[in-house]
Amino acid sequence: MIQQKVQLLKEKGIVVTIQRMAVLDALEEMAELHPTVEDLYRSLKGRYPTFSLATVYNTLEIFHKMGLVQELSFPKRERCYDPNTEPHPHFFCRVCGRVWDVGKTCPIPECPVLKIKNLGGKKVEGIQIYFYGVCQECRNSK
Amino acid sequence: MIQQKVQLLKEKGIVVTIQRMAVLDALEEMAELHPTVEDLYRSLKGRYPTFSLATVYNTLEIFHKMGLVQELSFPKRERCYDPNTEPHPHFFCRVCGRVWDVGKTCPIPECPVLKIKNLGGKKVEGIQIYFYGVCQECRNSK
DNA sequence: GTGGCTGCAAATCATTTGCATATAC
DNA sequence: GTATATGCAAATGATTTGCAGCCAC
Repeated sequence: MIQQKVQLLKEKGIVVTIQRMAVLDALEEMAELHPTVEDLYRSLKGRYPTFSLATVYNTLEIFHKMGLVQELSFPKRERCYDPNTEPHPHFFCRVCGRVWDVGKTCPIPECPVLKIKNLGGKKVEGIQIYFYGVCQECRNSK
Repeated sequence: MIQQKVQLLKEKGIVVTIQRMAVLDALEEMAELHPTVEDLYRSLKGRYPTFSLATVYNTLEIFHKMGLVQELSFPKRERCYDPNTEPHPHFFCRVCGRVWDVGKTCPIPECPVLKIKNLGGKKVEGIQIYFYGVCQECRNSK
C-alpha cells in the first residue's frame, strides 16, 4: 500500500517525499472529517515533531493542483480538504462547523450540472455544490 | 426609491441608518461585479470619507443574516456578495478572479437540488453551486 | 550534482473585536 | 431616554513568503 502511494505520486509527476506520503496517510484517515490544514498539521506534528505547517500548506496546494484532493471553502471557516475527488455535494453546519458528504446517506436528485465542462466559452475545471444549514444534532441540542 | 429601501430594511427588522442605505446603493450599483468588502469600502469611502471598514463588515453580516444578500466564498480569494438572493450558480475564474452569474447568458440544465430544504434531518438554509475554471478572456490572452 | 523540497520565522492579508461616541426610534 | 450602530485602532487568525539547509532523483 505504500507502493501504491508512491505510484500515485509518480503518476501525477509529484516528487515523492516522506512528508507527502504522510499527508496522504493523514488525509485518508481523516477523510470523513474533511480535515482543515490545522487538523492535518496537529495529527502530523504528533507523529513527526518537526513537521512544518508550511509544508502542509505546500503539499495540499500541489495535491489540489494535481487533482488528488478537492478543496472546500466556506464563509467564516478555514478551508478544508476532501481526498475523494469524485464531484459530490457537501453540507456545512453553521452551528458546529462540521462538513458532510451529501449523496450517500441522504440521496438527492441527479445533478446534471456536475457533468458540465464548458459554460459559453468558460472552461470548467471543477464544480462544488454546497448546502448550508443546521445539522440534526445541533437542531436537537438547542 | 429611497422610500423603497427604507421600507425594505424596516420589513426585515433592520434599524435604518445612512450607512446601511449607502451599502444597499453600492451593492446595487456593483451587483454585476459581485463586490468584495474592499470593493464596497473603496466606493463608499469615496463618497463618505469617514465610512468605516468595520461598518461594511457589520452591515453585510446583518444583510446576509436577514436574507438581503448572498455570501460567496472561494479558496484564495476574499469573500464577495450578490444582492440577487435568488439561488443561482456562479462561475469563478482562477486567473482573473472575476465572478459571474451562471444561467442567464449561458443556460444550464435545471438544478432540482436548488429546491432542497432538508437532507435527512439536516435543515438546509442556503445552497451554492460554484463552477471553477478559466474564463474565455483569460484563455485567449495566454 | 542540482533542482526541488522542507522547516522555521517573519510578513501579509482578511476579518473580528473593544470601546467611547453618536444616532435611530 | 435607551438600545443599537458607528468609527477607529488594535488584535486575531489564516495563509503566504523568504531563505538557508536538506533530500530525491
